[in-house]
Amino acid sequence: MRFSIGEFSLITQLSIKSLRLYHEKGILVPAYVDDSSGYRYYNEANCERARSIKILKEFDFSLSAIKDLLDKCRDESDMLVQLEEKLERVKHKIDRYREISHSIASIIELEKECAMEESREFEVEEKELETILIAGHRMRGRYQDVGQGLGLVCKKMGRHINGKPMTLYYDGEYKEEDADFEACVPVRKGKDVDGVSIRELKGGRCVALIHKGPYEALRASYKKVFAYINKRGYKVGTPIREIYKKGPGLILKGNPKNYLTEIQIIIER
Amino acid sequence: MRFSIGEFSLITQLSIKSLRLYHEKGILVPAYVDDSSGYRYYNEANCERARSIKILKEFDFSLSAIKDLLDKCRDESDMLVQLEEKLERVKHKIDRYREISHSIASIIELEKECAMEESREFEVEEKELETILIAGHRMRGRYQDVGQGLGLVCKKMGRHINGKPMTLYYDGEYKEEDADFEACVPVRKGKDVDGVSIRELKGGRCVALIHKGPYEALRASYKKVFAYINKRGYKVGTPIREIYKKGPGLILKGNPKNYLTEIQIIIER
DNA sequence: CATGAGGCCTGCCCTTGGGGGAGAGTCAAG
DNA sequence: CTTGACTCTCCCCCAAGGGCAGGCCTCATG
Repeated sequence: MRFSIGEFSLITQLSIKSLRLYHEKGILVPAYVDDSSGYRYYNEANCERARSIKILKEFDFSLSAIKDLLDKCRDESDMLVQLEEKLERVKHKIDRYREISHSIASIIELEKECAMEESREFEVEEKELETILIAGHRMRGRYQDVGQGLGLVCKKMGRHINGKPMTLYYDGEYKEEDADFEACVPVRKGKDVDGVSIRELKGGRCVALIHKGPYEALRASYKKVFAYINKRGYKVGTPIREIYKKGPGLILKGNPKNYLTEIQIIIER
Repeated sequence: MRFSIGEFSLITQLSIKSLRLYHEKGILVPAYVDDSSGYRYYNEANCERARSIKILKEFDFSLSAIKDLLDKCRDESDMLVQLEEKLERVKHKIDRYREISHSIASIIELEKECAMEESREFEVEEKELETILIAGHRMRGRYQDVGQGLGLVCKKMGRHINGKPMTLYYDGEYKEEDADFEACVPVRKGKDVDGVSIRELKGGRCVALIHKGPYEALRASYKKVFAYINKRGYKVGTPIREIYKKGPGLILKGNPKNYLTEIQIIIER
């Protein structure tokens, strides 16, 4: 009943390297070590301890924790406290990975949705918009600052977000400095928090055009939309909407040439 | 627009050590490095890359994977495949940790149940047993081999197990060599597999005694039970049951002095 | 302009849980 | 006795940095 390290490795399914490490750390000391050759020999009791170590390793305990447990506990009931702590930590890990999984999945979904529209060429179209619930942050200043507003709104709304971010422009004209606009996201539900108000955004018939490319080139698309509207004699309703179907990604900034922005102008009849 | 490493560390919430490491690995190369002093200076573009790195790190990507992704992807859509792979791996981790959590939780529960009974002193008692579904592996040979049988049955039944393991003794007498017994566990459901059969175990009135201590000392408890039965003139029904309420733990072998084994003998009226 | 404080540099060792290999010694069977 | 398979120790390596020592660098203040 004396096993060499190789045999013991086969029995316990622990690598020789590991066994030597466990010996060095005092976690699993061979029953007998030959003084002259240094050969390690293991016995029956070692097998049991090895089994315990394997199980604790599968439970994701560190080697030092395993040593502590095995040295101090005569019985499983002695480990109750540590097991409960471990259980807590494992649950935290599960929660963390679930969040990661959720985030990655939503990025993938977003990307796949966009991929289908990316290859299309876009024309001005008319369609019906439904009334939706939005969370908005009204701002005054320069258009470029809308990014911060969107960040704020998205952060506050977290999991309730229910669509692509958008901007509402309340001015009927282009203003460089003192524009009046609102950073919004559609939400499922939520309540007002500092700076962010929840309300319904009325739907209706609109003229829409998906703009492909950097935001700097939006003017050309606006021109098309207004040309269309004027030709038909429609009346422009405010606020004008810009929906960021695909903008700078959540991870990478991406290539502005692939940005997709939908301009929507409600028309009053 | 030039940040020293300290400032950049505050901006990006990455430690200086990490930043130097990322520089060394080519993951995040400062915009400008002073030749004579070796001082690193970061710019706006570095901030963006740092943000991407942070997010990917939160997604549990390794640094080399992050380097790969950032070097090869101009856009989130380029990362789709890798993101999907990552999602799979994260889900596997969740599954694994869920299994761990389940195992630990059941050990804790088991231990807590036993803890309440451990301090009691036990007397022979009479009670009603309900009919239960069991998975059993009939064996012939020495009683000590029951351990292997229990191992087999538990492994085959896995998650369906619904109670403490037990042995059924079909002999009316003590047999050293050629005993007829069955290793069993209660199960919720399941179907016959090689060597393991599922069936109902009939309940009824029984005489029971919880034995505390090593299995070698079981005889004393059997003596008590039979004394009780004979005194009242009951008739012993087979099979006799031994329920291992607390035996060698799942992790540690534990102290046999604390083992709890319930002897149950159905009495026929 | 000098000086001192604080920031930054490189380099080295440490962590966890081993893997890989070199070079030397050992064991057991033919 | 030899030979091939085992085993020993020692050293370097991985990820993703943390901590510290000793020495420069920068910048604001006197």
